[in-house]
Amino acid sequence: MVSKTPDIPAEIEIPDEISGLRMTRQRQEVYRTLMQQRNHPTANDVFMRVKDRLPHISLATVYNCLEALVQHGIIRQVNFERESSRYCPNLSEHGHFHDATTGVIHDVDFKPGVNLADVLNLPPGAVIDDVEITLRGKLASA
Amino acid sequence: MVSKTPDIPAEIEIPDEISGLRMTRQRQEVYRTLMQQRNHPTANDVFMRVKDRLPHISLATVYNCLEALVQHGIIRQVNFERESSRYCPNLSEHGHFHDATTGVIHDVDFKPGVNLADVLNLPPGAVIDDVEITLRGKLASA
DNA sequence: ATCAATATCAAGAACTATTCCAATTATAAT
DNA sequence: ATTATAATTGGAATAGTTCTTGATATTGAT
Repeated sequence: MVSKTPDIPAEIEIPDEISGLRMTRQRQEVYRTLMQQRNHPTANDVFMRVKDRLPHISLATVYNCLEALVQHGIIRQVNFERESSRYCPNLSEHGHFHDATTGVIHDVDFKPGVNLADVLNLPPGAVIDDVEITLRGKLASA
Repeated sequence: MVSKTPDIPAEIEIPDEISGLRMTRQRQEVYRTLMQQRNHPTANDVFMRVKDRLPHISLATVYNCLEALVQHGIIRQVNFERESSRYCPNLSEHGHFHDATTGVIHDVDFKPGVNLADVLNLPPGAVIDDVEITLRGKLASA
């Protein structure tokens, strides 16, 4: 069985379990939202969207679900300055470009074969577990 | 005149004005603290340190001073995840390496001649105003 | 030097994003 | 079916930061 709710058409099929995390109805819907609306929503954005399908869900549950998904490496949490955290299902190592004029956040991939140590003077012996690259700027409309 | 308080020995001399910002006594002490203790303190860290010299200063004023200094490009505000903001007087374009074991934050400089566009697939027409690079990991004690 | 205009400071209240808590409900294991 | 475990809920609590207001200091013009 893939979905527990065949009555509601599920545009994206989500299995009962992902990397050891039980996919409850709430987690499914949170995850589905992220997969469908890939514009880096905040927890509150997700909350409002998920309510269409689960009117009784609470914001605390959305936070719980997002945390569980992040913890299990299913989604990523992205922070800009001290703004609300945003969430994205793009698991590939990537950075973010924040367009100051539109507010839109674009995923930015690394060029193939790039090594951080080639670019940065890392402290000797540094073992990098996680990289976070955020760019802020404008998109020349030319 | 460089300092208004010759009675208090000032290890670091701070001018009356920096890039158009009037350097009041409070701003001087906040700035001096950052120059002396370069371990990326939080607003509260700065508050506690500055109190030695200005016992009547308030946390709100420290926030105001930090904001004014950031706004005028005299110091930088650095954010890790959703933790308290940290502040540093290192104005050169640099990233941060967060040592997970000690909690120490190291400045990380770019290797000379590195261009972001060589490393990242930027959206076409992107003009970058600000870059933020945060690394998390461990320092191999070898 | 005096005065008005402006900027800064202080203290606490207010705000926002997030987390915690206790009670309920759902799921899984026996 | 019963019990144990985990998830959900709603509201209260928290932390960091910002806002507000009145007081204080500084500047520039006279």
